[in-house]
Amino acid sequence: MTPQKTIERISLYRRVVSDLLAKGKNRAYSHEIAKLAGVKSSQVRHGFMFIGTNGKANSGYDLRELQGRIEGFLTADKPDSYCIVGIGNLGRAVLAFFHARHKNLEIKAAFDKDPALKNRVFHGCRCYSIDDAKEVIRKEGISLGIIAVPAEQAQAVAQILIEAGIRGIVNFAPVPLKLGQGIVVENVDLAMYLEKVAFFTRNVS
Amino acid sequence: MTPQKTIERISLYRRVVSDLLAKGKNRAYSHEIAKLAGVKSSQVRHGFMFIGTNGKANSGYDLRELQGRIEGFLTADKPDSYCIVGIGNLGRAVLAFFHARHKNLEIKAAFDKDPALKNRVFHGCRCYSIDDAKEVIRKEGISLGIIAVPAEQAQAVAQILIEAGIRGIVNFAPVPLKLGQGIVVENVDLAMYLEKVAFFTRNVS
DNA sequence: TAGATTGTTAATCGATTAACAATC
DNA sequence: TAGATTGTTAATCGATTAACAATC
Repeated sequence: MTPQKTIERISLYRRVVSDLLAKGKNRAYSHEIAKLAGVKSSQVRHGFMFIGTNGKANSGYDLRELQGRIEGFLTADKPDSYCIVGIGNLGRAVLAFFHARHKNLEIKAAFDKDPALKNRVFHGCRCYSIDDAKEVIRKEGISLGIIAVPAEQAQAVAQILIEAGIRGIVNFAPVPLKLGQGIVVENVDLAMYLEKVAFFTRNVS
Repeated sequence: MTPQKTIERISLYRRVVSDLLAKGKNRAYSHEIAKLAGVKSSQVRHGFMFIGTNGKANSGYDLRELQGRIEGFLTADKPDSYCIVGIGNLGRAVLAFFHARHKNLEIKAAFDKDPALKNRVFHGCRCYSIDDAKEVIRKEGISLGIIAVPAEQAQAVAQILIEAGIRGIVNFAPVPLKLGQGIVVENVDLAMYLEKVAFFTRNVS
């Protein structure tokens, strides 16, 4: 299986590569990319090897080819679609963050249990009742979900999404979800990150 | 140095432990806690060993003692203070998320370059001009910062914070920051998480 | 005592870094 | 050619898991 870290880095290299292209560069050495991405150059070379790009000794990597390979590796033929559950502050922030920014990733539907939000549009994304999740998810061809509800409701919401056919979840609620095999989950616990930085700032010279 | 992962887990155990206490339990086995935290029981025992808690063979861990140890380990004597730069959607979401929720962590000041936001209060947190950062940070005794500005501005903002005395940064902008030694940084790249889940959902059986 | 769980050490696993011959 | 960078292998490092004697 593909190592998690590799994907994270390749996502990073994508940005670095398109920044360099935007600056009019056509080629770059692994150590240049490494510097911009904040990793070691051996990491970069490993990563590029992993996705099957070849550089040339002493003249580096063709950035345009690199970009193509990274896209091909990271993204599907047709854009992946997310839905999001919970249109509180966090949900809206995520929507705002993504709105019209990512070609290959789309948030196609929002769900909330508050009836007042039904049919309202947030950052280009329509809000539906959570009761209609199954229908909307099927109709829109959505395969991925974002959970942005309070901790107590997260597990139940995950269950609803999975029953509706969702196979991958980004969970912003600060609880570890217990899900069956074959479901991909990424837990993003904002409070934990702040705690962690506080801890290391105190405890590291 | 303390392993990063250990801190993440201990932060998780804290929640599990207080959930169990809330349910009226006084003791728990490592495997019970492991199940709730979604890890192996050997991980839990390692973690508890690490923070110096002792259980009793065959009767598990005293939850109240555990809670005390975890707090003592994770939190400082006086609450750590954060400031946040960028009061757009993301910044507001973070503020809303934290407002009045975390005893030992406080967001004491917000900064933005938009003069219209000056002196407005968001979720209990006053917004200042970024030009006053140095003064406010010193006066409020803030040692940590959250960056929630667009990618292009993140590096410059980080520099300002560090000059003002900040020693730890949680960076939500999708760029790796280049900072001097001794500064703690945690990069939280929301777009990357969504990409990662999309990738693994496609590529894992 | 018998059975189960703890504390801790050893074994495994994976990821990072170093090294270097091949290549430009 | 000489010097630098690549692709790839080997060495290192750290984190996870397994194992088991000691303990309750």
